[in-house]
Amino acid sequence: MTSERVHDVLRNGEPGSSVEIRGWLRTARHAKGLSFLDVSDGSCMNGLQVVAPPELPNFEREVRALTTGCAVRVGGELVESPGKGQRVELRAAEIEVIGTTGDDYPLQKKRHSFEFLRTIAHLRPRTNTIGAVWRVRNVASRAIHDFFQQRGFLWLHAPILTAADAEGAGEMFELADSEAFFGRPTRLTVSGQLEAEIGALSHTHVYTFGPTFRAENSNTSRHLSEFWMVEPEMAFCDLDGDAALAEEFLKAVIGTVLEECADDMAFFNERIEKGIVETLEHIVETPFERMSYTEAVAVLEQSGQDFEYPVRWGVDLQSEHERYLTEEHVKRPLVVTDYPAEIKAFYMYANADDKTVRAMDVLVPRIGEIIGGSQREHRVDVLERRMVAHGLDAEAYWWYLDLRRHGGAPHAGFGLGFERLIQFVTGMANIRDVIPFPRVPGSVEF
RNA sequence: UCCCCGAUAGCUCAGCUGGUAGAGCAGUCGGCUGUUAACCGACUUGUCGCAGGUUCGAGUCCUGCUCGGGGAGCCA
Repeated sequence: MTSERVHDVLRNGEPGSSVEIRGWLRTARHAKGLSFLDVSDGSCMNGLQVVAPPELPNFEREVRALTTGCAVRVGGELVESPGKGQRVELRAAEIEVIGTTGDDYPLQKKRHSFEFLRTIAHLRPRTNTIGAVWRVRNVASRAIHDFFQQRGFLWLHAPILTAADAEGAGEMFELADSEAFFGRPTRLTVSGQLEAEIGALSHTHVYTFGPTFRAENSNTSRHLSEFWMVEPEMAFCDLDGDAALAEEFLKAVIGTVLEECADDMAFFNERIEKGIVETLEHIVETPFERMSYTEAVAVLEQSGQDFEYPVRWGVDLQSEHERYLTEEHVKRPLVVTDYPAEIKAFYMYANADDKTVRAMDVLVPRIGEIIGGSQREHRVDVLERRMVAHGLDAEAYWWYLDLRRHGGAPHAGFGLGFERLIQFVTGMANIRDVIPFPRVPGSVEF
């Protein structure tokens, strides 16, 4: 008999059939002549209830000693459950104790603080919440690949080691002794965008999906030193096409998670963020709002709100401004476009007004900026001027300029912080709890 | 990096205007033929984050440090 997964048994298991499962105990409830074991194998939110009768040869010696966290193999007959809370349960004919726990097993049945769970990151995926986060991450990852693959985008594996200097995207981690090895200073990538542009100008539609790194000393609930980024890049595309893709993309991924992770999402809806499912359904159904930066500033100036940082044309929008716009003003995701050139990166396409660039930020309630993108500057002369204005060494970007000299074409793309998306979808408050092994300043234990 | 808050049992926390440490859960033992964060009884558990200071006396007040959290900046 081969073991089945709890998820399949709970959903498709026929009463009367023989079943064997392996997993870990969420709880063990022992009565005099009967033990109830809640066995979970990570395949779904719920565990399978195992009923252990006293006839088991190891009932007194081993089964009654089982506690939360033990690993077991259970074989027996699946029966309709007379108790409430589950359709079927497994009446054990055989229980093998595969792994016991010390009496210092830190996970208890009651809820733990997420701060504590971070100190036991090797055990926290066995909890309801973190277990559900991992499954949502998995489904969202697949939904992202599906979305792009179905549209003919090529998955481009951008390098992690790069000689490129910071593109205004924050501090970079530099490799020790890299100069001796590579002949020049080498760092961990902050973005695969420049490489994605290369891909777009040969394969038309590409995307990256991989880890990126920031050495910035950021200590917030929305920043990680290592995080996963999704960066589509499209040739023959302008900012409008870019914004349209971003909207379609977010709706597709969120829709897939709602559909395929219904149990997990119900848990988040009940325990983590009340109303999150309704909010997400609303987002999938309604068009995103669009607004230029200039319009956004006007809205903020006329809002009558008492902002900590005053708004005027030319300054970057602060968190409080972004949140007002998306949470109070339009009450749904908002795409802000055409920012002042001075506050945006050198590679963004300059508008005819000579003041703004074709940049966009997608703002969502509670998180703020979840996507940042732009149409790229493909005119060599304009790009060179912008690089000089940003104090960049054009020599170091020779290939980036060369790309435009040979078959250059308008192109656009965006970057999505994958963990921010997971945060948004699950309602989890801290980004450190939506990545399996968070790296933040001062912390790389696991 | 800046501002604010916090650190007491394995976990979640209480501990008043300074007077010598407590609850629930977990764990161990016992009880209970159907439990659902099971329930009932008993037992065990502490350098009160670290280092100084004030005081007859500090978990409590003060200073510094460490770690954690919230917010800000930077950004995704």
